[in-house]
Amino acid sequence: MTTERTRRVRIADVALAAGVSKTAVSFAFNNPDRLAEDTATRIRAVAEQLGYRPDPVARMLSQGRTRAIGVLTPQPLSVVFSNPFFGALCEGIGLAADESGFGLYLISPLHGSLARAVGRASVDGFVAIGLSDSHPEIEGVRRSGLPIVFVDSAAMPGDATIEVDDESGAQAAAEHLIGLGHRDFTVIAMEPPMPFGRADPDSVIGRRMAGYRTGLARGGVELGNDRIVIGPSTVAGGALAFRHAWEAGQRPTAVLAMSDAIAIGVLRSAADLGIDVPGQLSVVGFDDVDMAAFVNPPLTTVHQPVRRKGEEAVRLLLSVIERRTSVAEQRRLETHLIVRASTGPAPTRTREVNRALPV
Amino acid sequence: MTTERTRRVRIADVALAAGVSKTAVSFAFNNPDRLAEDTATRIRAVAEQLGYRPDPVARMLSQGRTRAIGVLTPQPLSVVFSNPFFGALCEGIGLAADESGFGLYLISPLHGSLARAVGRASVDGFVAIGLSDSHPEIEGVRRSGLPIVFVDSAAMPGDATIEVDDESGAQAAAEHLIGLGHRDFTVIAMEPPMPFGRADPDSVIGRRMAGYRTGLARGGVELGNDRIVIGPSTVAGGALAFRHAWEAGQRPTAVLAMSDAIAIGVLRSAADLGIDVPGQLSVVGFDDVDMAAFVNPPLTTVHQPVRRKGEEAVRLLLSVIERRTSVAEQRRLETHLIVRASTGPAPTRTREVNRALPV
DNA sequence: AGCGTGCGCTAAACCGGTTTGCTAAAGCGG
DNA sequence: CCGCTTTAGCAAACCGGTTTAGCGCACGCT
Repeated sequence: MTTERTRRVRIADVALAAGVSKTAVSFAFNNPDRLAEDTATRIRAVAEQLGYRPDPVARMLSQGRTRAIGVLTPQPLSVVFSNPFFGALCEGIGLAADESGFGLYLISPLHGSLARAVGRASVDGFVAIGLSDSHPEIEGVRRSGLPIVFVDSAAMPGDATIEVDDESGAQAAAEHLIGLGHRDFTVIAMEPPMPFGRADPDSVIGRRMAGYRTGLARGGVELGNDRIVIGPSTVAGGALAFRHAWEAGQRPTAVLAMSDAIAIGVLRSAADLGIDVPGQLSVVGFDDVDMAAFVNPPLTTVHQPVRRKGEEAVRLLLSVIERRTSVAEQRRLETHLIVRASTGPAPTRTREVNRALPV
Repeated sequence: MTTERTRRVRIADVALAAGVSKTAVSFAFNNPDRLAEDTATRIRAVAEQLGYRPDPVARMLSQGRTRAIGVLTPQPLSVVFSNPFFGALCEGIGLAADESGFGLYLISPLHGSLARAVGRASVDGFVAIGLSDSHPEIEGVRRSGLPIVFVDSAAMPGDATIEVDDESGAQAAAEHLIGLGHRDFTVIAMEPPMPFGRADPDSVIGRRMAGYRTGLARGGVELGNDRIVIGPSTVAGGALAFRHAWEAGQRPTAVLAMSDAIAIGVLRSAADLGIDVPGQLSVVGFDDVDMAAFVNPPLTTVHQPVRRKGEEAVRLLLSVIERRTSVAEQRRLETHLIVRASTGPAPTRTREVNRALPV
């Protein structure tokens, strides 16, 4: 082929070769009705033969839109992808984006700054994941002027948001354990994307914590601060967090993990430590990721419609982008507890005593 | 705020407000040395106050580069993300992209056409995942003229590629099972992205199949075509494929699954069918995804350095992009078998006989 | 023949930045 | 005080498309 080291073919080259104006070439592709049919055909043939590909950047600039949406993650991609929850969310986001012909641009903090990364991104709007109102860079992100839909953020009146009923899901989890007789708990929370003092009570973490608390209160249990440990929402993070708690002397009969990734990590550590689940320890996760059903033992967890969350976020965003009107719709999807095999009755003191006596 | 419904601030607005030329404003940000220091400072102050954000698209156009790389997936995002392998790969890709300040653009077939999606993408280069040379659109993709690094593709001499030693990994898996006494196998392959006649012998699928075959040959086993079933590389796909094979009357003592996702699906179906793993059935996966260690039972699988694969692909691509020289480097990373608990000795006829006799 | 209409196409403006070449003023050495 | 070199900043070209306004021409009608 001769086109190896040659300069990119521009629209002007095609116009010249076909003996028409740039306008005509543009019309041949985007507005054929404004040209005689055979002219359009001829132009397209010439273009094809020259290997002409319209430059997408130039097209974006003159059209004023990019046909792409940005997915904002408050953490580096390497950490965000290690949480299976994110993969599932992307399934939904990808589905909706694909079907409407929009591309997906992943945006994570550029050398620590989300706002800077946002500034660099050529997109028509953003889906922000877990970006709370108290995030230090939220203002910089907003300043882009582009429409944003917030997923799993703290309540942001005036903005479009998609969330789930974290609180009642968490409450159901806690009540389930209370009902099984547990009274001794450890909660493993995911660390907020940016360490920012106390956790926002209205963030996902805050809401789940509130749900746990009211659920536990049903059994008269109050959660001490020492019983809340924090770690990254990954399998490794959960494993580490539980091991630390255990080594620090905590001996809960039940663990409330704020994500399935963490819960699976707990299962792992428990196995390593020789702790029987659910015999000695019950574990409840959150998310109901695909894998939750396949781990050992199958994980009791709070289901949330992750894919649908992604889908609806994109659809909502597209409606804002296309209607040019800022819809501040707030959608909240349901959650419910799924009981599998990682939870069981609390080990009773009676049984321990019985075992100790037989002598 | 008053900036609500106002038009976007352009560089000319800043220039006007600061009483300088557009050039000066541009220099103030990108080339401050060419301006007196206080002038630059003043311009930046004015820009800040006006809330000026340079339009990334315009900047791309004039600079001729986008600082973004495209990730080409031959299947829709919704399916590609349901394979945990892809998430892990993206971890590596994201890591390398983040650290060099490049953005990530996900590109999946747009309404069925990858080439069209590629044409729409404003990026400086592509990392193509599993895009084989026999893919019908490969020519259209190449025509973009942008540098491409192929990951897990059929051997493409003249192109930059990253792959792993699929064949010897697969062979090790097969030999492991042979060593355990198995003689009755079912192979579950992942379906190629595009149905394209016979599988390319030099694709990932072809290479793994070859590895299986030589490994099995060590035990004198030859694989019948009826013992190869094909399905999507997802948990659900693997579950379905195994169930179908079982219902069709196959009674293997061991399953060779071409991905962990598939293998996990097999575990799932086996559990549903009341088949004991590894007592009655051994299962080996491929990839060694994070989850492989946590499923029930922990999965014996072929490890491949997925994250590193993503990282190296990006680094290789960036070197091509920046050096402007088309490096046709081909890298092959190692694989090795990791034995966990999903494989065990083949159920012996002897034992069955023994059990049947005691009467 | 004269006039209005619509078809087919084009020149030029535009999108919003960056970059090149140049000029005027200031600084400097002799 | 002159000529040479910097320095600071500007006007205009450029990136590669799309879109607007309008021109010339053929055709149909009266």
